[in-house]
Amino acid sequence: MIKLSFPDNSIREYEAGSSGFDVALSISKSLQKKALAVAIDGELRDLAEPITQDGAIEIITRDDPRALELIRHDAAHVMAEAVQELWPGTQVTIGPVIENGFYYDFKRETPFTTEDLPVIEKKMRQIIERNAKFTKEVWSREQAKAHFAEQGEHYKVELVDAIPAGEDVKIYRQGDWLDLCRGPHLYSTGQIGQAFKLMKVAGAYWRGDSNNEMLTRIYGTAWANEKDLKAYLHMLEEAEKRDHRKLGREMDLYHFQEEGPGVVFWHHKGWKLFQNLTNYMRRRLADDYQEVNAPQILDKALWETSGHWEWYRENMFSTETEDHRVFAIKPMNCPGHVQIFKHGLRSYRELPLRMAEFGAVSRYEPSGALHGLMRVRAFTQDDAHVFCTEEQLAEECLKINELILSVYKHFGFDEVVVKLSTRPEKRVGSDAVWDHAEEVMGRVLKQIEEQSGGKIKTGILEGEGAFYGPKFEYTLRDAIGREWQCGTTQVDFNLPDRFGAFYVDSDGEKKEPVMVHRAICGSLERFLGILIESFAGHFPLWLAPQQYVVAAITSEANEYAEQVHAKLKKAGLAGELDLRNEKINYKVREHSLAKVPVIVVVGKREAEEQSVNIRRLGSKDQTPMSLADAISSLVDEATPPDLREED
RNA sequence: GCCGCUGUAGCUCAGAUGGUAGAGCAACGCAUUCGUAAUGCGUGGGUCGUAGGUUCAAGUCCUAUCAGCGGCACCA
Repeated sequence: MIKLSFPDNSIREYEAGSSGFDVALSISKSLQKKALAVAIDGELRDLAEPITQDGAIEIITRDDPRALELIRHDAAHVMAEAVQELWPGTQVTIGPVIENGFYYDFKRETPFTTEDLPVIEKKMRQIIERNAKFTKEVWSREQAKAHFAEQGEHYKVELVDAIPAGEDVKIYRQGDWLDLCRGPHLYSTGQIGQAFKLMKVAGAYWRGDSNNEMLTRIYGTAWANEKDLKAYLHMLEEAEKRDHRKLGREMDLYHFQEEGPGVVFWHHKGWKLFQNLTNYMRRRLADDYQEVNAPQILDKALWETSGHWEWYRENMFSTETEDHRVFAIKPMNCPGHVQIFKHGLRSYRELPLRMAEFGAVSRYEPSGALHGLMRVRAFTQDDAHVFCTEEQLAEECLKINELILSVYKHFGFDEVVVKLSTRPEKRVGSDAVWDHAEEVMGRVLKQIEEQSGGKIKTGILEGEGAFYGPKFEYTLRDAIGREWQCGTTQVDFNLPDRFGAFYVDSDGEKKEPVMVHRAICGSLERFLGILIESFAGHFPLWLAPQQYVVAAITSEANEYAEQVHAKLKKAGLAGELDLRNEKINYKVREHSLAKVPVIVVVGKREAEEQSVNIRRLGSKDQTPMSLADAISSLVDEATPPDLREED
């Protein structure tokens, strides 16, 4: 007999080898019907699997969040069966669960197109209706390999080989179809339900390696019920509406064109937004940093010294002049900053020396990587390099962290992920130096997590560090749930040495400084893209490129509208005057669509009373107030967060 | 870079089976002075991404190329 404890803390005895199915039935017939799987000591298992030991058991039903994983996983299996039923000879590879759904990678001569999706979906619904049971078998490696080889499933053979020794080779059957799978699964295909949808087709490399063959991937989404599916699809639609590429056009912020793939034409309003951001950042740097500006184009020789010509060349734009000198357009600011550091003798008294630049860098990114403002070929980094001693390193990292989090907070980002990337295979510097650097960074990471009181999630990316040192990566989430790396702190024991940078220490000896590369927004272009999506274009007043429009109702109010506009401008607000011969309805509609935060409506009445009528973006309310009150409240609201007194 | 899809007026999109382009909005003109999401009438605007090719004839078919979109890989 075995003892199983239940979530309500009751303990029951069962015969050893009873299945989750039996246990569910022992409680009630209805529970057995609803049961999808069990969790033993928190680990999901098949309902049919014999339970041989004491443990804590939970019966997993549809409402359990963990059920989703099973539903999605099984939907992937059913999709694979459907595809093989429709197109025999298609090889199946892997089909994992991902956020919001699942995918399966296939090898097929002619890749799938979106027109295939409804066909596959229909077949999937048939398979689900057959309601075949999932049954597990354990095969020998030889048996599995022979079977898949005979079926022409060469990728599956490779997958069998990849299973670590000592682990069972598990096969799951559903009706006549079977797949190599770790499990667990639902009880039968019918339990998947019908709340799923195939979303898109895509190419994907076998095992995620671009040297390998390209497979064809089908993405799907699956949910516990129809309502959740609808909510998800609706969320996607909403996300699409706030896509920064769409809003950028609608709000007349910037554009791209064919001659300049990946390079931004900032329009007046977009540039104003850009400046609002850089002005803010400049204020945040004023106390601790010195701002510099290093050249855009430098001789190849300098990039050879820095190591970029060797490590980064395929990403660099370069040009040869008439007299055969090769110059490269800077992809990073660090070599330039080291030149400034090196110019003249540096004393230990100057350290830590924090050198900042809003550096425009150019990188030849792969064409397929370009994505609106998020991924471009020329962008501006809010970059800085801290030259310091090793003893100062930890404190500098913490100071940077504090600044980064404080900046993010001002933009409304409270949930930040910080990851430490450790030494990569290809690297410079001794292991002892890496040990030390990683030890320092690891300690800092812990402090970051503790200081945040759990708000900041941390993690480690093994082997993802830069070739010159470990780094922290700060990640934000965009409106569609995609994660974007913004800030970064990178420790560098390499570049000062390559350039022979040193300072004179208190004992009169030359010493090499440690260099910390850091960016807060990362790419200002990307950061603005994230802001556009995060605010859905409804910028807070202090950031908004256009803060107000004064709209006159009739030409009789034009003169007063001009006065109001002049006063608002004088108070430091940015806005426009709309005296066009149009109805107020038309003006309100147009300015609302353009996402102007404040519409100041003035007519005859307002002119007589020296008042205004304010309509805010996103609201239908009309708020009449005196002109003086309007100005003072708008000026107050337009004060950037770093200049507010309560901070 | 790789796989798939797309590319027609400033924007959104129509244009079976090849017969030399159309709508709505926007723009411009005229009228309208109208109190919070589209006033009416009129006018102009496109070498159909680019370059070749097939054809009596190509936006429509073929080839190449560029750009964009969705992924993969890469990455701030």
